[in-house]
Amino acid sequence: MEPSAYLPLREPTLFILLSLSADNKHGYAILQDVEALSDGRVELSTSTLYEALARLLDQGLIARVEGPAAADDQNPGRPRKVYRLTPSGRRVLNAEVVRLQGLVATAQQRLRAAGSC
Amino acid sequence: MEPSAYLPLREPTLFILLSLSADNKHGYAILQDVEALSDGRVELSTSTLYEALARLLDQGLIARVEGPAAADDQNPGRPRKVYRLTPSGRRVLNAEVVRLQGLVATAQQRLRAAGSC
DNA sequence: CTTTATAAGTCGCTAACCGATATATAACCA
DNA sequence: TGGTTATATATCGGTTAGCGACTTATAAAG
Repeated sequence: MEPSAYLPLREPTLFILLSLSADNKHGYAILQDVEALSDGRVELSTSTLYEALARLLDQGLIARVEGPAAADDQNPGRPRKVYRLTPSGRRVLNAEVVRLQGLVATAQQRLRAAGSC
Repeated sequence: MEPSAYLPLREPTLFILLSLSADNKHGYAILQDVEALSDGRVELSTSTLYEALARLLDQGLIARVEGPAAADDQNPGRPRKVYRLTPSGRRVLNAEVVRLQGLVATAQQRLRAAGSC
């Protein structure tokens, strides 16, 4: 599995993986976490979210966590589906962060060069 | 003009603006510069390049530099079209780099949090 | 018993990218 | 002379990911 084949990630996808990197979550929780994580800047539409989850599952970057979400499944709404980041998913996420770091470094060099003459 | 309305930029678009931030260039020169700038990682297809240039022109983020490219227009190929970054384009580029910096910072925090427990 | 919050899913559209292909021009060289 | 290569711009068809709008389902609150 070559992480670079999955890059670059678009912003919503990056935030979804990043959200799952801390704890396993169900879709709606990801939605809220991403909004908080991005300081309110990124508000995923539910279509973006659920389509991305299906795609990431298909790619093996995330996986379903089976089982009836503890015993306390007395929450409103449809039954939750909990996801986790797979090792592949974590590698892709790390690779993307490394890519972004390089990008920022390159950009800053260029912008400095442009400003200094 | 609200720079954030143009964000996030996709990777090819970011590199095109970044390439023009240093010097004015024609399309083909951008193509080669982006490849060098990205250490060979990003090879724009000509369709991506010229469609992006048309779009960026339309958005006012770049502009044509008129005039027959100095007197020495004895280069092969069709006549060159030289572009420059507009002030708006530079603001958008700067905003994008700031966005990316924030993204990297957020991601590193999250990844540290995930690793430490 | 209607509204609100939670939760998942679907549809049609669009923007941006990409591979393939076309066209034009000058230089090189056999 | 005429074929190849490098330079240079342009267009077409297809794909992907995101997004707005909408739908369905469930429990609690009022």
